Amino acid sequence: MSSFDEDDAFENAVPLSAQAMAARPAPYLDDLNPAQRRAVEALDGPVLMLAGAGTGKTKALTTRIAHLLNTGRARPNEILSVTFTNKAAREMKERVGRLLGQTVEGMPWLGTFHAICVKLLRRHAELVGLKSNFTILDTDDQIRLLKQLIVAENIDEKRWPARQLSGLIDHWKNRAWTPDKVPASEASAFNHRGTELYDYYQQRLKALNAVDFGDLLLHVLTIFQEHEDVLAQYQRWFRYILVDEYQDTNVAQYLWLRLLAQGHRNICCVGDDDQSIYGWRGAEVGNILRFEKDFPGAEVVRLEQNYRSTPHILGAASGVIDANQGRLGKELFTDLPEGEKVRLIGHWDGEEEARWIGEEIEAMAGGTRGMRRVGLDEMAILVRASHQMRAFEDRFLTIGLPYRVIGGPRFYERMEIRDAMAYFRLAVSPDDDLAFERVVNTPKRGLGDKAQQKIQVMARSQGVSLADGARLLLQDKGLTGKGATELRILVDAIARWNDAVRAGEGSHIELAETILEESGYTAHWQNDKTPEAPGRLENLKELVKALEQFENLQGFLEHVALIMDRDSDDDGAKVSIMTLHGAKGLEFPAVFLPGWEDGLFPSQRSMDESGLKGLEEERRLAYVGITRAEEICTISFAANRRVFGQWQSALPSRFIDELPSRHVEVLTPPGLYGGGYGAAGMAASASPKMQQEAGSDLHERAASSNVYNSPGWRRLQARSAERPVSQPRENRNMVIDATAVSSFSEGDRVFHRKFGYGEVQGVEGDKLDIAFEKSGNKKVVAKFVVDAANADDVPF
DNA sequence: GGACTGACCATTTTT
DNA sequence: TGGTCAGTCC
Repeated sequence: MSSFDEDDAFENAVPLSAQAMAARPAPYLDDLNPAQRRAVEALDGPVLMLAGAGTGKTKALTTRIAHLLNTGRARPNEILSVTFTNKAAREMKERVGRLLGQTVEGMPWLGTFHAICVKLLRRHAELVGLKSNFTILDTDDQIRLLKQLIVAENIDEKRWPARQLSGLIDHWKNRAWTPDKVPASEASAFNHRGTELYDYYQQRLKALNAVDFGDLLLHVLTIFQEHEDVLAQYQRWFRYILVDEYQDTNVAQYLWLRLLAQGHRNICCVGDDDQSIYGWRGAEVGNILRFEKDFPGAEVVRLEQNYRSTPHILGAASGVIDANQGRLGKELFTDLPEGEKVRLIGHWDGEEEARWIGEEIEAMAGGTRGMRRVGLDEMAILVRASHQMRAFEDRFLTIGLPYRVIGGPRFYERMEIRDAMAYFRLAVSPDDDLAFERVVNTPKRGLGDKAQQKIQVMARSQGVSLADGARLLLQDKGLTGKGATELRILVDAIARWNDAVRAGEGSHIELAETILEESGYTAHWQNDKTPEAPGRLENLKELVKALEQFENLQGFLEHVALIMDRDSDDDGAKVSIMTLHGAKGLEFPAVFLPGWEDGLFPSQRSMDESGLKGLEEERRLAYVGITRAEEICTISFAANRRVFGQWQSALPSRFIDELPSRHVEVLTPPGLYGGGYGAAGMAASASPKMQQEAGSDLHERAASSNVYNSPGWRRLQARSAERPVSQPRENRNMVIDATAVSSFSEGDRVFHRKFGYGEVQGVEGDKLDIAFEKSGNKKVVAKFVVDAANADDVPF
């Protein structure tokens, strides 16, 4: 459920008048290279900006907006500019503002497809049988609803899970198929009941006055298609249209854009066909490939100068992407110094890979790798699938290497969870003003803006927290009536909870439940009759359950704060771990790309389900991965990996074959099998199944029975022969001096970078069993803890 | 209602 | 292997 402001979208009074703007100079243009400049100055008519990775796409796009405003071609509220994520929208707003040297108010139509559609749909909801205060269901709500439908229809929910139906409906909505437009070829979907259930589902949504994410677009599209007058109004209003990440648009979005652009054709689409990685959720690379046909006479501008990566990195990336068919074609170049070659290394198994990368990161962070020191937050590990993250987390936890997982669970971002957390925060620290602000009137306590302002004023004048300010305000009788009574109850409750926390008696789980009860928050959702309420309650239950793994509320809050605040998480530098998808649009000086094995990357499933198309998308993913790196890019693979508890062997990824050798340096894995690639070991462990699978596909690989005949393999061997020795990296001073290691014994108070303070419970060889104050009992290698008295000496 | 058990299954993810 | 889910038992 989200709320969007109705603002000055259609008002003419805007901060920048056309005349005033037209007179302004355009110093920002001098900042652009020739291609960027052309993309910015070609204001009228259709423009396709093909922007390779790291070529200053956002700069060109935002400068273009600034230029539109500056030349007086459009007012801020006449520019429609769409992005895919809120983050991108935020960034664009900021940058346009910076370019113009002022806050750009009134760019109401700069936002995500979804946010813009919400605005439009609220205006015209009645045209599709909704009321303008419709609620927006998230994926969870959607699945719950579908489940109800499936059960009501007496369908075996085991065989035909709601999740699958939800995926199917999303797929159809992405293609702009309303229930009546789903083609006959789809009739057999979901046990021949797919279309029927889709229809029921839409009826149900309408009855609930609700929409799902797909509907936002689809309803607006329907309105545009069926109400010419409405469409015409917007065609006139949006004088200029800009679209970011055009290669990610799906059919519905494409149709939507095409309708809006039909009149003036002032549409500028920015994208990179080589970075299209969302085909699996409906994106159509075809949209960008077809642009010139859709908009004849379109100007195509290629941004090819890369400002991010070294020539070796770019060369490696181009080598890979060259293998794809039907590209629009771009050749990236850079002025940057040559730098290091892309490094390639094979490992015995996944754990070894994680260990090596951990050491490498420590070496780079410690400046002992013979290159400049690289900060932890300048490094990232990009994986194909999130389950790969685990090996790294385990390893980094043990060695105390700070890391952050990006794009993790979204659970803690949910409104009800955040509300509940705010109550917990108040219980732990009543001075937490942000938490107080968040929940002071949730549930509704009759404390509106006025009352809250009074509290603020009181708190500020007395220099106390909001909770204390509220108490003073009540003492002064500065508030009366229902609000005062309610506020009294809240303030007293907070004090009581805080006492309970401080006394540390009783279970923190019970306390949490008490807090949710006494605050009226649980009741608030129990009384809520909207379709999402049951889900919210369930989430709250889950939240309480999550508390069990912690010893107290403080420990829990600390833990959640770490995973929640991606941005404000500045308590020191950390290595980022994320998926390749999640890394799109980001860049790091040093990037690790582990798990380059056939079957894992490219993913077997992609290839099975989507054939060559799937493989090409995987290849684009590889391209995206490599081009995230600015200076150092390290690709690795493991011969063996545990998959669902079973050991499996795999061959190096076919993408490795595609890396041009002149841009690659092969490192031999240190230790274990004494240089060389340990081919014998690899072959011995390769399961017959994997060998067959790996050899049987689209790719021209060597005969399946012989691992050594594959071109990639031969090349690897040749390469490692060229440069057989890895540099030994002894004595990495990242870790605490070895003399400290042996000195721990039972009862010692120690400190660990990740787990904090604790007491040694037992010693087994070099492993210590430690009871940590906040994280519970853990076994940790001795050299990663220090005596509590020396906690300041911990590295990083 | 909550604890336990066995079956099942297992990319990528934003809105 | 391990997380989720539904069914079962107290």
